[in-house]
Amino acid sequence: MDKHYDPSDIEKKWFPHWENSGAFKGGRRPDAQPYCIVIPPPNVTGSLHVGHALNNTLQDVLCRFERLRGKDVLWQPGVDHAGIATQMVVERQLAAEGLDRRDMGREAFLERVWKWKEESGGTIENQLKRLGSSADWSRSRFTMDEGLSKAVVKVFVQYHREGLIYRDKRLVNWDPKFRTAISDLEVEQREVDGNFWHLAYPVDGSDERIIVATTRPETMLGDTAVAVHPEDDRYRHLVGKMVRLPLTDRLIPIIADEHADPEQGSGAVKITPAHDFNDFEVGKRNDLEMINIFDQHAAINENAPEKYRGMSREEARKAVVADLDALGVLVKIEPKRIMMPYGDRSGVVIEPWLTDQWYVDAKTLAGPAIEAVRSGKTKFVPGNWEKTYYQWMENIQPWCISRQLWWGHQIPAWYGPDGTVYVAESEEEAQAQAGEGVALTRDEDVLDTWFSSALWPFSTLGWPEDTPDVKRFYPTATLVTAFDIIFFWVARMMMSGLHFMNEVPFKDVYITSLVRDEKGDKMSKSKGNVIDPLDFINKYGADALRFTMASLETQGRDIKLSESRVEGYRNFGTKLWNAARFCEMNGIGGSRDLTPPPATLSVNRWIIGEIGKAAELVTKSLEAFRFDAAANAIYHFTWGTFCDWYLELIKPTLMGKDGAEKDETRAVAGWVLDQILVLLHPFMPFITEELWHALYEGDRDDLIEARWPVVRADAVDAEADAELTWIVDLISATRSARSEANIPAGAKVSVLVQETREERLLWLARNGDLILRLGRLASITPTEYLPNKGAVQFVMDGASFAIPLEGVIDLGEERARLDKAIAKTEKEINALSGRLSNEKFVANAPDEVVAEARNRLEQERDQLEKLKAAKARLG
RNA sequence: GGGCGCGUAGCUCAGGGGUAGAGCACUGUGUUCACACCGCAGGGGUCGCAGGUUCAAAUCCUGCCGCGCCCA
Repeated sequence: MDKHYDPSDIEKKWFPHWENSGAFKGGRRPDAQPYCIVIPPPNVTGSLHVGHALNNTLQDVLCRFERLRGKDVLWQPGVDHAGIATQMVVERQLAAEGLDRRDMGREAFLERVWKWKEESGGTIENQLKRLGSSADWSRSRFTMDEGLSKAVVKVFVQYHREGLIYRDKRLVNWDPKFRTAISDLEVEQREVDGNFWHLAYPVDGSDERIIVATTRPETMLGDTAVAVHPEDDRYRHLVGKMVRLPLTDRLIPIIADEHADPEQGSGAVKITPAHDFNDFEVGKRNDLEMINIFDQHAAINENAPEKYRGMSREEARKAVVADLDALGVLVKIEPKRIMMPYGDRSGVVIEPWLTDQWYVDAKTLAGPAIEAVRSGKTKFVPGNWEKTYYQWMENIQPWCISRQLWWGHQIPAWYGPDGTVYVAESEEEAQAQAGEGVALTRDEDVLDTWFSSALWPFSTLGWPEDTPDVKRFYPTATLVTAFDIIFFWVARMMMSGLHFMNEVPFKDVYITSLVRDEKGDKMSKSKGNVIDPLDFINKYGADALRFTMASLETQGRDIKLSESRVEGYRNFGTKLWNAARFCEMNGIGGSRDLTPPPATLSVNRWIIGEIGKAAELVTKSLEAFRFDAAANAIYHFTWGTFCDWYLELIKPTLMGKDGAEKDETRAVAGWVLDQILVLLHPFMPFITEELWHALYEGDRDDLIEARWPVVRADAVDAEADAELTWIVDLISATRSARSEANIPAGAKVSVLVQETREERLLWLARNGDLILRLGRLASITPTEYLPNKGAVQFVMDGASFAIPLEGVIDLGEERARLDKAIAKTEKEINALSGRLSNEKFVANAPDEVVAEARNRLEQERDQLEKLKAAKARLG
């Protein structure tokens, strides 16, 4: 083995090896229990960010864990076609060449997009591979694949047949930049500085004016009513009268509608049904005219007075406000923080716009999806996300699925000359429906990308074909995703999965934390605090990044990622590397057995129990999605137990003469190291695979396909455990005493111990060499009487110890040291005896708690006595 | 306004009725041969505040204060 641990060499070596060996392939263990995770498909335009790194680390940990446990694991990868984002990218490229998609035509444009996809679409997959993701890359799917497209068409047609997809004219969120409708979820509400413009509209045939306040004065050109609250006495006499709408020649009615809030502004409100969601409802209730004053660019159209036509929203606002002011209609401008809708991709203000679009009847589909979570068929982890899910599902709105784009699944609907719509899986079928000779035109629009993503857990497995994979891997086991797409994606997969497969798409939904920067700020390009996970991989290795992600992943708290953590876990890799190198130098190699080798030495029996405890902790933690606890358990065992104690404890044996004890120790050490490698493999796959082979003589199967440890906490040998605990405590106490007494590290000192208990004396005799070595001692000798002065003294486990250092020690310091220990012990005694003298405690507390307290009190009293005696000896 | 969550060591966070923990940082020290990306030893906390339940509260309950997120 190399003296230095270099992650990059190892990573380059093992990933292709695994991939070529077929280790990632699903379906290779036909007799085993299937375990399937579908990847949350990243955008084809995407590149790896820390959210992906976290999410995919966790998925890979689970997949590798279950693979090691013998399951037939399929991690299904792929990417989605990201309709708007991709079209943007390609249009930008075209613009740089002076081209416009509308000039080149749909077909040529789509060719261009596919070409872009072939060249640049693989970026994110390659980055996920750098992370070590053990997905079955040979099956990677794309939402625009032929098969997945077929699934989309089938779903659309069937939903339509069942009345769950319909075409409707209503207000949509219109993105004037991309000139497409978007769904509610793609709209961000942002609070911005705005105004309330107070306008005094003249009441027709009267001198009265009625004041309305609006945040969007330009929309007054489309007003078709003024509403007041039916109970509002101030306006009761005006209801039914008409207002002469300034700047236009129109007369609009004053109506009574509960939408008008008497507390808000003047209590009267202008109604623009074609440009506001609330007003739209008012308009429907009151049968108002709907005047659309904007075109698809959100510029004023021909329904407004000629003067304003062609103006943008912003220009129109200025002109309208100026004109109203000139007319004396504008009575007040009141600055106000207001909520404005923005497109999440375009960043422009969204316009509520009246158009024909396709909708999914989400309300109907939500019923079974809610029930599936209520009944526990699908569980959210952590469970509190279920509330979020219910809340949204119970208030779900129709889902607008049509987009005025070219890149995506074109809607399988054809229109006859009279506007009749024919929905069918192919043009031939549509023609058959329409009858021969009827000229058909296909709907130009495409579907929301999420419409195809909603089918991901079964479309990627081959549906609508009746494939063996669908049978075997659906429903999938676990979905790992972030909370921000519970609505976008999880809910919609639940709906379509239940509808088409009659079964939930996944049993557990693990909601990951959100990764923030080390100050706790959300990462964003504009803030410039984005951490590129590839930088960390390059600097510290993928294993270190993965381990960091896992160990920071706690349930219900955001992750603050800092470089020092990644560095620390790289150091952990180095530590393991060096420990393995030490093993190699001492003839310790990989084991051929799953079960522990026979062990007679206490230290070996002890470490077998310790790894058993660690294995149980890691296993249970992973089963409960406690990634932090699992990572910490293996970290602590490896560093704190195996390296710090076990390897030190076996050094004398390894350095000693050959024989049965040495053979046994080598076998146990090799076996334990193997267990570490397996337990750590899900978190640090590269270094563990490297060491797995480096330590083994001859060829062995890859670690990725090894078996998860079978030892558990019941491997603990109580006697060995007691003995080693004693040894460890004794060495620690010795080190403390000499450090506190400033005994130079290089000085070998002698220790006297006042000990009569047979078992301890036996332990001492048996482990003397170890204790001398690790405590830097010249000797340790049982004695009846401890020296009267000039010794550093300590008490441990009911025995008194002394390090005679005549003339060297500082008596004052030594007394202070013992006083400190005495004070600490007395404090314990007070607390314990206080509790035990409380009758209610003795009566009510569980027996073992009381017994424990009594036991401890006795020990503390014994300790106190010995400490006092030690102090007395100092004189 | 509705919902969710978080305040524990300097920092980042576990724990979740019965002895307050980890990593990093910090202080001291460095002994022979795995490792200074290291070893050994050590300091550091009225567990946000106030009530309540209990023999016992950091932990459960209520209220308050502070911070964050989601939805309207």
